[in-house]
Amino acid sequence: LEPGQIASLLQGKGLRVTPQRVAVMGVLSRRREHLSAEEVFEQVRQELPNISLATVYKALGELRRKGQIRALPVLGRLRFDLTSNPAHHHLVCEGCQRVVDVELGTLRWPEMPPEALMGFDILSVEVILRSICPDCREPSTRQPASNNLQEGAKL
Amino acid sequence: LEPGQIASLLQGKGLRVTPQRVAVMGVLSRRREHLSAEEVFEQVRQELPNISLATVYKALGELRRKGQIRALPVLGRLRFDLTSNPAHHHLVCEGCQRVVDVELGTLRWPEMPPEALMGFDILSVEVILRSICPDCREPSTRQPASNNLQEGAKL
DNA sequence: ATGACTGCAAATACTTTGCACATGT
DNA sequence: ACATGTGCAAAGTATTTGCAGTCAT
Repeated sequence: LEPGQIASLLQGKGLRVTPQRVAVMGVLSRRREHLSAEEVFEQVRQELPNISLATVYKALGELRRKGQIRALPVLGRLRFDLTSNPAHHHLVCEGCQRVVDVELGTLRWPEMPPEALMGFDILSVEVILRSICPDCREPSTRQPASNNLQEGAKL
Repeated sequence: LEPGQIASLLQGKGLRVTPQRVAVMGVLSRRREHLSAEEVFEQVRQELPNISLATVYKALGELRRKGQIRALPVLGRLRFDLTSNPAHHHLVCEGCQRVVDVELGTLRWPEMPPEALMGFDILSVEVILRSICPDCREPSTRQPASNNLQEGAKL
């Protein structure tokens, strides 16, 4: 997204166009994965060295409330992406908590009874496939995969 | 679940059968919704007044690692349920963060390419429908719904 | 001009950990 | 017996808040 487009989005939502917010949106639009607040902070910092983490949190919160971004809780922390980004889903291992992104193509709902949605407007569908990865399936054979959370693995 | 059944499950997983763990499993088996650690603690406390929150966390962690329960991050906190419970899904409002449980019937995937799953065994599918609820759709008209997180709504 | 926004630091919420003691097998 | 599990208190990590000063409109 271009700064200009971002500015329009912000104004359209009645938010002031500050360099901090433009930078946050910019970072999210350039990265395809969901970023944690800390990661957004690190990225934004490169263009705005003085920005504070609290400001990033405030910007993310404001943007989420206005429907521009989504907050997805993964592994005890929130990860963000643009509402407009192409959908992708998460395969998470209940054993080692490893998270893998998966493209499941266009998900269509076999039968999603509108009355069950209680008048909510669906913005996006996040699918979390809870699973056991090959490494964790055989506890005896289990090898410390490089990016696994080991033993003292967090809840 | 009966204490006896729980004991078998624990033993089958090589875990010691302690009153604390039995109680935690018992609580989860009696409640259909996902409970937060704090909620599990409050419940278990009624039978075991001396149990500590840390023990509940440890039990939940152990049980999750053994595949008996699932941990689902919702609104910045983990919520737990038995792996064996019937699936239900979450409709969450991105405006006020209200969460509503929805029964979408048996969800079938149009095409879930096995190769995309990288050898993971799927335990369950958690679907989060991100949406805007009727109350938040019209910001001007927005009324403080009883169980909404308002204004200073958490991220 | 003025209300919205930022940055800082301090506060809060949730979860994890270290360790001495207790308990299940 | 002895590894495992418990309870307590203390430490972490992630996120939020209060407030004085700053900036977008």
